[in-house]
Amino acid sequence: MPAGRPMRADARRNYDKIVATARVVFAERGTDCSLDEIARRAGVGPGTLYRHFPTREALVDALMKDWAGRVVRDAEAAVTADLPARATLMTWFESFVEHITLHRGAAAKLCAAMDDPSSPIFGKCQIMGEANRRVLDHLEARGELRPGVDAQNVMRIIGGIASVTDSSRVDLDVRPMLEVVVDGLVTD
Amino acid sequence: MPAGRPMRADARRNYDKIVATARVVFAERGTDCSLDEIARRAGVGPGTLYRHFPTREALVDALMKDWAGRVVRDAEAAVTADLPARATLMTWFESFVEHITLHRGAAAKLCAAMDDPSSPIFGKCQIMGEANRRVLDHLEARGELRPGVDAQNVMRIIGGIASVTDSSRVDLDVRPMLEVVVDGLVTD
DNA sequence: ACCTGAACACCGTTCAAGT
DNA sequence: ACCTGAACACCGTTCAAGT
Repeated sequence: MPAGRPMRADARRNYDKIVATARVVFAERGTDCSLDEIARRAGVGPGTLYRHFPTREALVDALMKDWAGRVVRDAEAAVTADLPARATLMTWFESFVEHITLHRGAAAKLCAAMDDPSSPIFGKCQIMGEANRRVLDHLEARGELRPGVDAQNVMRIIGGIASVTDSSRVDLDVRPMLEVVVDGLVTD
Repeated sequence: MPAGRPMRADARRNYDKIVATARVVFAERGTDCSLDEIARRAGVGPGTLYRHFPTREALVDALMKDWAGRVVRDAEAAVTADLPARATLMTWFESFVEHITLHRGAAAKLCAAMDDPSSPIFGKCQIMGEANRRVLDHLEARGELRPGVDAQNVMRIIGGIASVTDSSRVDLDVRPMLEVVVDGLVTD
C-alpha cells in the first residue's frame, strides 16, 4: 500500500466502483462468486478488473480496508475490559469468528493465507495474529493461561471452527465449540 | 447402495476404471481436480462419468468404500486399548484427522456434508460421527469427560482443525492443536 | 496511462446419435 | 441399457486496438 502517485481520475473511479460492487456481490454470493459478474455489474470490462486486482484475493484484500481497525479495536476492548480469563477469551473469540467470516467462504481463504506470505491477504492475517497474541499475552501475564500454548495454533483452531461453521448448510452456534477451546486454554 | 440388478459388463468395467482413475487423480491433484481429466485418463466420455456419478461427491463417496471400516476399527481400537482419557483422545483424534484428509480438499468437503443430509457423503459423515460418539461415550461412562460436551461439536472442531491443516501451504503438526481440544474435554 | 471487448482455453453438463 | 463425443454455457485470463 505505498502511496505511489495518485491514480488517474477514470482509473480511480473504476477502482472504487469495482470495490463497491464486489462488496455487494460477495455479500450476495460469497467470496467464490464470478469475477465476471462483478465486472459486469460494475460496468467495466473484465480486463479493467484484472488490471486493478490481478487475483481474487487482491480484491478481497481491498474490501478489508477498514477491517483491520475493527479487529484491533475489539482485541483492545477485550483486554481493557479486564474480565476473568474465560469471559475475555469468549468475547474475543466470538468477535474473531465474526470478523473472519465477513463473507461466505472468507474464513477458509483467510485460514489458508495464514501461512502463505505470498498471499495478498497475508498482511491481514498477520494483523489478526497480532491482535490475538495481544489478548493471549495479557492473560498469560496474569498466569491465567496454561503454559505452552502457541498463539498461532490458537488462531488456527478458531479459524477452523469458523470455517466449518461458515461452510455448513445449517446455522450453527459457535459458542459451545469455543467453550471447549477456552476450557483447554485457561488454568482453573 | 441397494444391490439392484447387476451392471452390464461394459458398464461395470467403466465404473471400476473411473473409480480407479479418480483415486489416482484425486491423490495427485486433490478433490477439486477436473472431472474431465478423470474421464479422459480413464478412457471414457464425459457423459459416462456423469451417468455413473452425477456429482463430484458421488464419486468421492465411491472412493471411500472401505474407508468406513477403517474408521470404525480405529475407534474400537482406541476404546479397547483402555488408556487414560488424554491418550485415548489423542490417538483417536489423530486417526480422525488422518481419515478425514484422505485427499487434499477432502476435509472441507466432509465437514460441509456433516449437516447436509442431501449430500452423497452424508452417510460417511454419520459413520464418522458414530465412531466418534463411541469413543466419547466410553470416556464419559468412566467420568473422565467434562459434562455437557456435544459429540457432534467435537467432531466439528476436529474437522475444522483438519480442514485448516489440509488447506495450509506448509506442513503443520496437528498435535499441539489437538492437545488444546483434549485439555478442554477431559476432567483433571 | 488506462479502458474495452473480442478471443482463447478450460471446465461442467446435456443430449442426440449410435451400438 | 449403455456409451460416445459434439455442443452449450460459463468462467478466468490475455491482449490488440483504441482513447
